[in-house]
Amino acid sequence: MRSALELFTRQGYERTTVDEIADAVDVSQRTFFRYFGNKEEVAFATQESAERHFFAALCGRPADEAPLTALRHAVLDAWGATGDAIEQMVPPELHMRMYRLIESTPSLLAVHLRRTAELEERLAREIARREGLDIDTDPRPRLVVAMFGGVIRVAGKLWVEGQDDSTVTLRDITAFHLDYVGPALAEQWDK
Amino acid sequence: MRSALELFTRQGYERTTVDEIADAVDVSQRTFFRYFGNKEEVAFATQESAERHFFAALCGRPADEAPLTALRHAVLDAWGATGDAIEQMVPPELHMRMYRLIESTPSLLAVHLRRTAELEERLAREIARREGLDIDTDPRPRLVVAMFGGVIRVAGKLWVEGQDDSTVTLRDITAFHLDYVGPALAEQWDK
DNA sequence: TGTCATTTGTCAGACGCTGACATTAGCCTC
DNA sequence: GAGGCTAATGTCAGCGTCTGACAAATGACA
Repeated sequence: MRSALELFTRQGYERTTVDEIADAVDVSQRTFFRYFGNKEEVAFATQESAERHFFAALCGRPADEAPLTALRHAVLDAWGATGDAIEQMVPPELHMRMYRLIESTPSLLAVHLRRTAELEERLAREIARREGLDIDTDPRPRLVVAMFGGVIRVAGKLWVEGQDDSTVTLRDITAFHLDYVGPALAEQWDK
Repeated sequence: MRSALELFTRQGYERTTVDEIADAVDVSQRTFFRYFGNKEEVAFATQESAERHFFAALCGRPADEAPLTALRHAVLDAWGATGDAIEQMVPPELHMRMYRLIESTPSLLAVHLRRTAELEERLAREIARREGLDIDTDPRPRLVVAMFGGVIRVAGKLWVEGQDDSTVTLRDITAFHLDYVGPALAEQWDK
């Protein structure tokens, strides 16, 4: 995994073949495909970890917190503590470089957005559970998550476009944008 | 294109090979790839048309309309008049079946979401232009579009999950969800 | 009719990915 | 330590997407 991410970030995703990755760690191509379902999967290994952290953080928030507040805390928590699970696999700086690469590689961006959509579905179900709502009849859980997700995406995109690639900056940009729309979203929730 | 969509909707996207599509219209596989950059492209030909319509509709809205109002009119307009450009290429019913297939095929969904993100970027720039804002310093154009896009996605998803596959139903679901969050979003805009 | 540009076909090959089968490695038991 | 079991790995063949290079065909026009 570390070898793959290093190759990806050094020479680009498309220009890195599975054979190269496999050769770098002296295994056959077939073995690579036994551990990763496809080439994309290895590219999202650290994202996967961060997302799990995010979801777990949401589930750990106190039950009396409003949905948006809980989401906000969870995402800032997950991105602040990027190190936790990821550091053991790859250097955090590699994780960040990979995030940039994902945002700037069309095929990876597509997969990233789909993964995000799946995560949002799980988030919406968790919000519904917290609030005791039926997700099939009440649109609010999905709506609040969808809009929240939109804000996160905008923040991430701005970060990628910018120069400063520290984790802290990403956190700050995210917090700023959430503050911007938070009140309106919270209001709409109570309607 | 029509042959491709018919094959896709009949036997699934993955289970349809490019050779099959090419054979169906008696051309070589190489010729197919000269007209479509890849297999996905042909699957999104009608979506492309609908999106262009949507964007054009937004550009045609009166300048004094609030951003969200303009977006709302544009999307309902584009989805109501699906026939316009599409009917000349494929039957509208095929377009709708294809939309369902996209939402339910992971690889296509991924591309769909990326295309949507690209469209949203253009929408945000148009909103910024209308309002005389600088998109690089004012986050509001991107935020309002991102949240608007989230609502559209939720509506589309619910439609796909449901049984009624008429265009009208999709329009109604979309309108309903927009009404739900519209006021709050409008309020946040003026803040 | 000959010339030229555009379109199409053919061929070979890279790359991602999979199934089938052989080989090896590690480990437990006797 | 020999035998045998299981899990991991390698090898091989093949499908499908996609690309570059070159040849053949097509059509328009002088």
